[in-house]
Amino acid sequence: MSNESKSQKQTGVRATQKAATGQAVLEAAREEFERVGFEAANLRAIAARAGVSAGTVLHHYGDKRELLHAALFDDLEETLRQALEGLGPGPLEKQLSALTRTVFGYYQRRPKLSRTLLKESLFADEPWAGKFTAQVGGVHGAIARLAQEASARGELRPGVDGALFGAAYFSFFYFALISWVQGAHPAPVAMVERLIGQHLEGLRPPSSLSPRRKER
Amino acid sequence: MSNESKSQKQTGVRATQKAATGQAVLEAAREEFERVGFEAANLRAIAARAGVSAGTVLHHYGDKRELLHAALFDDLEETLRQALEGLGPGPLEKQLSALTRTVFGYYQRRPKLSRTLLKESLFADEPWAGKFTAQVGGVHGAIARLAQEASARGELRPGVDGALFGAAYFSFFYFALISWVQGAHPAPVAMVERLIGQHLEGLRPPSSLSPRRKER
DNA sequence: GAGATTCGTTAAACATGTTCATTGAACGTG
DNA sequence: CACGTTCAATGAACATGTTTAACGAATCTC
Repeated sequence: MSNESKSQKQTGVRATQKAATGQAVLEAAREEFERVGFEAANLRAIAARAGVSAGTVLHHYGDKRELLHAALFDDLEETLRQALEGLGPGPLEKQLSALTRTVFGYYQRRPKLSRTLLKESLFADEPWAGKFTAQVGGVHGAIARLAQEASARGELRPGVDGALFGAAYFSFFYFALISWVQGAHPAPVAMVERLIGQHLEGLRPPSSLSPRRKER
Repeated sequence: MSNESKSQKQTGVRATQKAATGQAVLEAAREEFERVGFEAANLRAIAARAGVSAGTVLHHYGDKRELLHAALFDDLEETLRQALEGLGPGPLEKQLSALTRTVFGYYQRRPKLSRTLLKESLFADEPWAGKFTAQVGGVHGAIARLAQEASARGELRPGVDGALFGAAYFSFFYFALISWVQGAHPAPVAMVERLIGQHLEGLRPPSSLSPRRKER
């Protein structure tokens, strides 16, 4: 029983072939999905394009949705990595606008797919739900850090709750993105910017009787 | 051609029967959906429960998703109507908490269905997308009005952008709801409350150099 | 190296959402 | 009332996602 532990590189002919077909299927799926959209894409057509049978596709990826995630998860991961990397110093609102624009671009670049992509990301099953949550968590942490730094710079008040602010950012981002893919709003980036602006500004009256630090 | 205009009540035997069948299907669908969930529900089983053939179900409701919407849209509408009705005067945050709790209850009452229900509402096709948007629009207007009133009472600063605040509320609400149905957060109502709190409070430093009325 | 075993692949079977031609009763018309 | 028309309802056919038994080549064991 010379068991190799999970996700370890294999060297045999069989393993190599398997990896190759897996990649071929993935590529065929990505092309087909982006060409005709998720629902219209046909597993037998994807299989044919990859030169395998339909059964093989599902042997590698348990079902159609998993195939979608497998085909496009890495691209989003890479997009996020780049977005976080190239943030620069700038004021907080500029940093967030850049982030919003970059991630929005990921969806905009796949018009036939953006709706389903967002839908199936937000409502994924395990194990993709966990991966997606981890992705979001990474960005969430980064935003919390940005907020802390902005606080240190004096852009935000001291003692800001970075995590809560991160949650607010995601709320705005996804709300705008959903509105956009549903055709209800044409300019998601601008919408996120306006919402963030109001969030940073606050709405309580300047001369409120209640002191700044009000908690129930 | 004695054409009756759309959605006018019909009196003939045929029309009556059709309406009865439609209702029977709707009831069977609602029961079956809430019992086993959307994806696991089977059109032929629903049809059998309603005492008709599978074809008849789709003759009345174009496809499975439309059947879901037809079966549950009215309940949400009614829930929203009641929620808006029983708001009372109270401070803005209390009003919004009550609203959040009521609408959340609608989903909580259908544990097998809440995830799909939210998913298919947010990403519905026409004509349900339009109906859902109209529903949301109604609540949006109501919230904007609440914000104006709060502003008039001195709870919020004068000249508050009620519509933008409404968008922020929906952002928070749906973010928390999605987190909840995905199992990522156990207490959506509390989360919305905290986000609203931060939104109302704002995050800019009290002694900011930039004046209150700052636009890009 | 020969036999046993594993496992990637396949094709056929299956489940289920959807389409469609057919039917017969309700309906309108004279 | 007799006729043609409409249309709700049907069930079979279809499309497609998914399951499964079987095959055969790679791998393992001795």
